[in-house]
Parts: sequence; C-alpha cells; structure tokens
Amino acid sequence: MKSDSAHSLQDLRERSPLLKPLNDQQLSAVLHGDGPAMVLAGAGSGKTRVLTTRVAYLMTEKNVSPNSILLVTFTNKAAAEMTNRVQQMTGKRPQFSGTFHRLCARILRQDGILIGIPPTFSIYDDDDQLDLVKSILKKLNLSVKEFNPRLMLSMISNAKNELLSPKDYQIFAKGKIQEAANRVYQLYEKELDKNGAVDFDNLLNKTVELFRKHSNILQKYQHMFEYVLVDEYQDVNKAQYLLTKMLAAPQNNLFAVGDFSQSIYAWRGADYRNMLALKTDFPGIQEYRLEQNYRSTQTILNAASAVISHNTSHPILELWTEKTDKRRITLYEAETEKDEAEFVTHHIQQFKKTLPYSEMVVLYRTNAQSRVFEELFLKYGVPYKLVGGVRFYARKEVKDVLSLLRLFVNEHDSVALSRIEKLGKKRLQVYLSWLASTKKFPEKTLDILDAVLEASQYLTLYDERLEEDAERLENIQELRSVASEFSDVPSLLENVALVENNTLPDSSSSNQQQDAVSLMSIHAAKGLEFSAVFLVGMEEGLFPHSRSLMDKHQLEEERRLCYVAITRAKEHLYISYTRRRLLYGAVTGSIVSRFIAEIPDHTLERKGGEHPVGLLSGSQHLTHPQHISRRFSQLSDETLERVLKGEIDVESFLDM
DNA sequence: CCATGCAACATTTTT
DNA sequence: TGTTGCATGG
Ligand SMILES: Nc1ncnc2c1ncn2[C@@H]1O[C@H](COP(=O)(O)OP(=O)(O)OP(=O)(O)O)[C@@H](O)[C@H]1O
Repeated sequence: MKSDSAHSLQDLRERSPLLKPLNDQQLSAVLHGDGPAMVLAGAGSGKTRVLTTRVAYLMTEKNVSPNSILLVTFTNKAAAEMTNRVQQMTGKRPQFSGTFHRLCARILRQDGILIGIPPTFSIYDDDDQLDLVKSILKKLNLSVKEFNPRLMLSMISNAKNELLSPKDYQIFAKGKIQEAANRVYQLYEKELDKNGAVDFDNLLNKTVELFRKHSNILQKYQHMFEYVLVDEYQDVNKAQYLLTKMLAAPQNNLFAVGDFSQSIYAWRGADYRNMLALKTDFPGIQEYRLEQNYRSTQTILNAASAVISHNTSHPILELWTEKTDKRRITLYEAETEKDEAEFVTHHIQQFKKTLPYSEMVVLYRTNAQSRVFEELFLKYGVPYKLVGGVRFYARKEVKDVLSLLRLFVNEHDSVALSRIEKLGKKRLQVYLSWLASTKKFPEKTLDILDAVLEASQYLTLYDERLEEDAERLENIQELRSVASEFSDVPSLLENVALVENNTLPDSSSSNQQQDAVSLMSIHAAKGLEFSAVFLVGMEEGLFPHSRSLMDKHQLEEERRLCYVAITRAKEHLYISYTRRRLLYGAVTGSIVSRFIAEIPDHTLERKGGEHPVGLLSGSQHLTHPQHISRRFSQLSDETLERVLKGEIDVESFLDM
C-alpha cells in the first residue's frame, strides 16, 4: 500500500471522490494499511482532515464495520465535528467517537462493578473534589490555612496523573506538605469508594486498573475496537497513553495524529513525549508527515514559526503555504483594556463589511479577560458567543439541583449530601425521607426533576422578585429544559459532568444569534480556525502567565500556546497589549509580552502608542508599589515552596 | 438554627 | 472583581 507511486495515487484520487481533496502526503497517510501509524504535522496541515477521511475510507473502501472503529478526541466539540464530517462522507458513524473521559465513563458503567464501582457511580468535578478534600482536612484536623485545599488537590491530581496509587505515593511523600497531601490522598480515595464516586482522573485510571485486573474485559473491548484513531496525541497523559496502547492491541491498528508544538495541557498531566514513546513501543510504526499548510498566509506562518523556534525541548515541524498574501500582522498598543476592546470592536465592525461575524474571534489567555469585550460588544450591538468561562453547571443553584438528583441516583454520595445539608438540616431530612418512603417515582427525567424540586422545596429558597434570585430561577428553568432531553437521570448527570464548559445559554439577545463573534480562551480555540483573529492582552504576567515565568518548561508551554493562537488565523491577525490594565480592581502598569519581541519585525505593522515595542513601554506609568510588591512576594514564596517540595529542581530554580 | 453582612481572598488554562 | 468563608446578631 505504502509503495504506491505518485502515479497510482493520482489514479486513486480520480476514482474516489473521498480521496480527491487530499495532497500526496495526506493521501498516503489515509491509505495506510494495518499496523501502527502516526502523523506528525504542524498546524493547519490537514491532520483532522486526514483523520476523518481515513475513518470514512476504512468504512467505505475497506469494508470495516463502523462498529469496530474507536475515534478519540479531546473535546466534545471536536468529536461532534468529526462525527459530522464522517457522516457527511459516508452516512455512517463510528461505534464510538468522543473524549477519553466519556469512553471511560461508558466502560466503567458497563463493567466497573468488577473493581467495585457501581453502575450508578457519581462523577465528581473539581468543585466536588475540592469539597471532598476540605471535608477530609477537617476530619484530619489539618488547618486549611496551613494546607491549602487547592494545593492538596493539585498534588493528589498530579500523583494520579503519574498513575501513583495512594500506596505508591506514600513512599515518595517527603516533607510537611507532601506528608499532609499523602494523608489526605489515602482518605480521599477511600471516600470516593464509599461514595460510589469517580473523579475525572479516576475515570481514566480506574479503567486502566479494570483492564489490568480483568483481561477478559480488556479483550472484549479490544475485540470490539479493531481500529483505534486518536487526534491531538501530543496531549495524552500516561493513563490515556496506556489506554490507547491496550485497546489497540493485539493488532495494533493505532493511528495517532499530533503536533509537539501544540501541546498545551502539560499542567494536567499531558506529555508530548508520549508521541515519541510510540516509536519505542511500536518499533514498526509508520510515520507520516504533512508539510503544506492550507490555513494561513505566509506572513502568519512566518510569525508563528519564529515564535515557536525559541523552544528548545521539542521537535518543531516545518510548514509552507501557497497563500502568499502580503498583508502584515497588526500590532496595537492600547492605553487600557477598554481602549483595547474599543480597537477590536472597531475593526470587527469594519470586517463585518466583508466577513460574517462567525469568522472572527477574540482570543485571550484567561477567561476573566472576556468581560470588557462583552461590555463593549453589548454597547455597540456586536453579537457574540462566549465559549467557556463561568460554567453553567458550576453555578450554585445548578449544582444544588444536580446534587439533589445525584442523591436520587446514588444515596452514598456524601459530597452531594453535605451540599444539601448546607441548605438546611431540616430540608435535607425531609428530602431524604421522601426518597426513602416514595415507592414509585415518575418515569420521565423532567418529571423526576420536578418531583425532586417539589420534595426538597428547593425553589422556596428564592424570591422571583429579586433580580439575583430571578436569574437563578431562570437557570433552573434552563436546567429543566436540558433535563427534558435525556431519557434517564444517570445519563443526564453524566452528560452534565462530561460536557465541556457550556456557557449559560442566557437570555441576553446577543447570545441567541447564530452569526456571532466568538470570545474564547486560546485553549478553547485549539483545532479551530477563523479569518480574523484578535489576540489580546499580550503582556508579561498575563501571557506568558505569571505562574509560568519561573519554570523553563512552563514557559515553553506558554510559547506553544502562543503558537496555537497565531495559527488559528487564516488571513487577518491583530495582536494587542495595553500600557496599563485594571487587575482585581487596581490599575497596574503592563509590560509587553516577550513573545511579541520574538515575532519578526517585518511581519508587523504597528498602531497606537509611540513607544518602541520590546521595551518596558508604559511600565513607568502608574505603578502601584503595594500591588506589585505583593504580587512579587507571592511569586517568590510560592516558588520557594515548590522548590522545597521538590516540584521544581534546583537547577531550573537557579536558571530563573 | 438560620440569615445577613463584611472582610479576606484569590485567579491560568479544562476533561 | 466576584466569591467564599467567617463572624455577628436575630
Ligand atoms: N488538501 C487540502 N486542500 C485544501 N484544503 C485543505 C486540504 N487539507 C486541509 N485543508 C484545509 O486546511 C484547513 C486546516 O485543516 P485541518 O483543520 O484538518 O488541519 P489540522 O492539521 O488539524 O490543524 P490544527 O493542527 O490546527 O488542528 C482546513 O480548513 C481544511 O479544510
């Protein structure tokens, strides 16, 4: 198959409409026969196109049953998009197409009982996890002042990402903080067990455990999934790596696609070196490369590649393009974040003459930055769509109602229990006895939800005449309408836990429009593309984020994030930063991001501010000594703490 | 036992 | 800035 000459590739393209829109490199990858393969390719080179086309090709030309295809991606959105494309091409959908977490949830519902996980298990999100950690700290008589629950949780999560069980961790834990984390971890896992609950990390880890302990179950799934295809492989963690390896065996029909330079999830255990590990674990693996970029102009690619070339710890894949549009990247120095947003809004309105809003996006490092843009968009009537941010399902009233439902499904869920208890002991008692004494519950999900609301008298907590309460009640209505779409409560709960940060589909009219500008974090933009990209807030401390300045690897991850941001743009790229910015309510002087200095000058066209870029322009303005010194002392304290705990090695500490 | 108010506090990124 | 937790008072 792989020895096809260019001539017969052309033949194939002629014969199959499916294969027509592919270049030679893409086509060879799609046509890969059996056995392991990986596609290494930079941004916009058609990795996703190759993946979806290969699935279609397997199903139509190779007579592979859709039921034996496993297609894994990292977000539900990407999964939906891929499923769609495959369905358009073939009219069929793979047996499974979704995230690792969803796959694991499904497997554990089915077979988790073998390792003590009941089919009714609750899924704990980070709020639930934090609640659990806090309650354990209390139980252990450890002060939350001394042992920050968030820190405890992240240490536990890091351990889990390394697949360290509580027993394993016990051996490594050294020093006060780690020993405390160790004690918490031991209890934490016990509590999860008792509660019949699984946290995000355990969805993956417990599935690995299940496969290791019960080879017959593993075999069942191996048999089911003859072909395993994974997108964004640079972002798999240890458990995900093992899962793909286990599931692909014994035929090893593994097809992994990725780009080192787009690895942006190291902070949650992802490791791009897993892509290199494939070469060791599958010595015969066939490697494909795609080098033509179809998305961006040469100018944009030049900028992206100049930035990423400052990274030294991973390979960088080359790209070229035929889009030779000479338009330069606009760099704008804004006075304040409001000025920045005005600038962006103005240009969006200009672009509207030639582009739909949906082809424009504002990208930022942190979700908090979306606020000013929302305000100005509202003011100027620009329709927008906020992706991510304050999660609908993280809102208090929504979580409360979900906790009521969780208790309905799983009475052992102590986190849900104490949440309801906070609403009043009596209310909890009444609710529990209703659960215990009711013989027959309604059938429909929505009817159950309504019965639950009635029994708990939850709605009486709010007064619709108060603005704030009215909004909460509205959110509950929204949840009701979501509920009505599910056939049973467990699947409602699972979806709510696993579906990524859907924004509140609130009533503000600008949210309802289909043609709208997107507002999202760079992380959320991975895999997407837009004609016009506004990359905002390019300031030291914000991007790269202050919490990553101390470690070389974290800084490189920020740079990869910058690469991802730049490469989202098809034609127009606007980059901006401010001279001073409101941070937690206080004015702070800003410093231009170092990444801007890494972009070649000739690709840029400067607007705003008269000061040369790359200097500390604006920083002499309006500095607030208190604020700055507080932030700096926090930084060094925390750094020191991490060095002491061994999270940062001494060498890189001295490097800083 | 519960509601209310104020102060401290914290903030990256998300499955 | 928005939230969360704690202290106060009913
Ligand atoms: N052979 C081709 N001819 C024309 N356009 C193509 C071709 N291959 C891909 N494209 C287009 O290039 C763009 C980028 O493709 P795709 O999203 O698959 O790239 P990617 O490598 O997955 O990108 P990223 O790494 O950013 O996720 C898409 O708009 C796609 O339709």
